[in-house]
Amino acid sequence: MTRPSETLAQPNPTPSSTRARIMDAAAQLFRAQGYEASMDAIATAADVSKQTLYNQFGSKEELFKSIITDRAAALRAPLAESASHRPPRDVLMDFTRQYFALAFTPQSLGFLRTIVAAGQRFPEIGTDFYEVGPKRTHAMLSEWMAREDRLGRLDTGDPKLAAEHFLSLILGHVQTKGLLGVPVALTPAELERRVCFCVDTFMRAFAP
Amino acid sequence: MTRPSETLAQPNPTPSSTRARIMDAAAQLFRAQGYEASMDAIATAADVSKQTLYNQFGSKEELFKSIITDRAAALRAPLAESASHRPPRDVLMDFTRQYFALAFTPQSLGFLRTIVAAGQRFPEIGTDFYEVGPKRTHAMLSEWMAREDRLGRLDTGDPKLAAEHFLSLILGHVQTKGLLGVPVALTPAELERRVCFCVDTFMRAFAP
DNA sequence: AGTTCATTGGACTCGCGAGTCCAACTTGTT
DNA sequence: AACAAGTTGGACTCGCGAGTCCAATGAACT
Repeated sequence: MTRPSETLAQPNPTPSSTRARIMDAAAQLFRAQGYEASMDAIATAADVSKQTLYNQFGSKEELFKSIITDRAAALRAPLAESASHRPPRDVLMDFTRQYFALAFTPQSLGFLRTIVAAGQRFPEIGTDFYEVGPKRTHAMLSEWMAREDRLGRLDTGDPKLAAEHFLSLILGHVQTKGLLGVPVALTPAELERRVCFCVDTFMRAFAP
Repeated sequence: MTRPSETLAQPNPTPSSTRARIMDAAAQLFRAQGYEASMDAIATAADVSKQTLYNQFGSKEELFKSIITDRAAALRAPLAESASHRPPRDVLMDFTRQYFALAFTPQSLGFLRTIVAAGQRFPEIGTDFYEVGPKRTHAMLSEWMAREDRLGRLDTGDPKLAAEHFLSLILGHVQTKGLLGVPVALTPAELERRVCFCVDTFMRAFAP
């Protein structure tokens, strides 16, 4: 009855690029619509058949988790190498600039929002993300602060709390807005001003 | 065929307490399961028939919004009266304590989480909440800081940014954890220590 | 030429949840 | 007694989305 002679079945267009294409499309839809994005929509957006989708990822949940862990790794701050010989102020400035560039894109904020939302259904998504994301960043930063404390170049008193404070400082308000969907438009100049204000505040409180 | 002679129909158990009962039950379910909580479940939890539910609130969305605006009003910080004659440090300490008590209950955090999640579907829920919640609090706080600046009792340089900073400081890490569903267990002692640390940090940076 | 494998599209099952409908009931009012 | 208004439970419609099935197809390897 059906005459499927006109279908163009690409078999192995690129070995595993299929997977990547699906994940990209899905990430975009999840970001925009949350976990409610339908599998049909994802398949269409990825230009892939539903069946293929299910071949690659057994279920919607699995697909979602794959994306989360994938992107969370990308957010793991690339600041480990921040060189211990430079003055704390400079290190913090760089750190903050990098963090802003990384975390305050509409993509990252939408992504975080999706995680928060999905975490209500699948609690381990939220906690898993916390482990590989914020927790690691905090651990790195507070170790660095402890080191600087010992070197007498900072005087935090409590590196862990101080690290929390610094992270709160730079994330704070913008993150709240982003999560609530309030547009956050920052010109490069405003952004740089913000960076300075954050570091200044911190240094005024915790310089030796 | 059906013999509904054994139903106990309470007609006007209390004039409008029905509405309140529904909202309580719904708020609880929404908090726990997000917007996915089913209307059947809500009706059951409120010990009310589905029909009554729809009589009171025309639709699920309307019910949800009613709850949001209701609770958002409750969160509007009761700190307007913080007395302008007391030393800034004391005012901030009180403010922080109140804020912690108000915003860091599992209820409030779950509530915020629900808003963030639902905001993905109904953008105006997120932005509306921002208007009546965080924005007002920030406005109040930055006005107060501007006043104290003029009186020479603070030296923030930029009251608006400083107010953002202070709010970030007290919300920051705990809020992130809460939104991601990571348990936040703080003993009263730890909490008080946190309060002090926040205010200290701020004062060290912004005392004249 | 034949085998294997991933893919395709589309039809299909199945369950769930929003919203509606209705006949029976209860209470307060007239 | 009769009526109005609000309630109840349960059955019902309807649409949507997750996941399955299948016959047909094309590429790569042998």
